[in-house]
Amino acid sequence: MAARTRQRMIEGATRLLAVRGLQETSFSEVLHLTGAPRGSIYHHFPDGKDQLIAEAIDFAGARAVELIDSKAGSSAEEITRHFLEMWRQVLTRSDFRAGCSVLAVTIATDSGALLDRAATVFRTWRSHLAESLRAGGLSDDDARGFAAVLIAASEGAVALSRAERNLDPFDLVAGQLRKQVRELNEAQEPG
Amino acid sequence: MAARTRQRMIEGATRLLAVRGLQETSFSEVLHLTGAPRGSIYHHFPDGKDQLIAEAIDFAGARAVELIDSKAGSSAEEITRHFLEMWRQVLTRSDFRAGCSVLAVTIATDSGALLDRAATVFRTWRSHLAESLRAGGLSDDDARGFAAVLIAASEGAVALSRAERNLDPFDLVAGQLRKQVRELNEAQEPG
DNA sequence: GTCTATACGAAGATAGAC
DNA sequence: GTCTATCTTCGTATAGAC
Repeated sequence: MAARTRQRMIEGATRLLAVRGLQETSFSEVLHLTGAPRGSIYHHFPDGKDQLIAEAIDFAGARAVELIDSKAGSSAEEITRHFLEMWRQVLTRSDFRAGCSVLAVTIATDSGALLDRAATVFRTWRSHLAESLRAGGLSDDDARGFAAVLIAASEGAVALSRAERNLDPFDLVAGQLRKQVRELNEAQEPG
Repeated sequence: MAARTRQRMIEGATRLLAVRGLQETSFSEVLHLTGAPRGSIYHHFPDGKDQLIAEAIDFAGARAVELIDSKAGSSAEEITRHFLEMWRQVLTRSDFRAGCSVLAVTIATDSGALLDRAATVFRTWRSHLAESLRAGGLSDDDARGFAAVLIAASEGAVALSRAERNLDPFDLVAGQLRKQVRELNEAQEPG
């Protein structure tokens, strides 16, 4: 079960990043969480921790892209609602312990390679979201701008709710964002 | 220079949190950055690292509150512009290496006490900002909602620009936020 | 592919001299 | 208030057997 162990370690690292941050995402914790054998570490990830983290970033990035793309073809309001619901579930399912794995790396790493990886993920989210929003009724500029605001504000709102350990800040921000996309859409297609 | 050493350590920890995250804000790094003597650690912070971090959170929180309050009496647009400029300077002055100290702790800690401390800071920012925005022309609801969006989106936008190591994401988000507060204000005081 | 054993450094923390 | 010395734990990483 070579490939399986490897993939389980990546998913475990992704989860640990979201909940405990970069430094606490140690090999020991990943092994403990996944039950993977200790000998697997440098067999599957010969470049060590940075390689595991890089793959965790890519995995988290790709998973979110799938969720974004799954709503391609819907209205801008529906795309926004769905994106926010994804983050809301990250909070509620973890009892406010989890956040964004990619953000966790961005804030705690010194490695330019990992920063580049994180930047690629964020840029991919922005472009996929913007394209869907455009197809969902927004102008090019509004779609590009609102995609960036939606991602930035979601990341921040998740962090605020993690700190407070309740949904108040997140729901307040989410409500504002949904109102905003509605207004952008109405401005675009009056009547 | 007792009090001075203590304060220098707190400010050094605040800076390290912003640049390198919670785990890399070690005593060794704080001493190296501030030149404080090793014997000062448990003299000034008998409860150890958590105490130093807690004071760093409070310090970062209070410093930002001062900046927010310094614009009390201005228009909502001006308050927004100023708040965003504060974060923009965090990025440019650090060559995209620094972010928000309070966010860094929120994402990486297991300690409920530190989370509470961070939550208090975020709530304080929200309430001061909301009050200023209300005085600056927004309705109660708009002020409360936009304050939350402004903080959440700023935190997220700073992180996006740290990852990309350029101002594009931050400036895109900032432009949207400034447009939004302008619209809220016009809706409030038509004509 | 997986195992044990181990090297090496750095972390937080404590004790006791000065 | 500050010093050195030290304890303990944990991190990443490597070597070599199975």
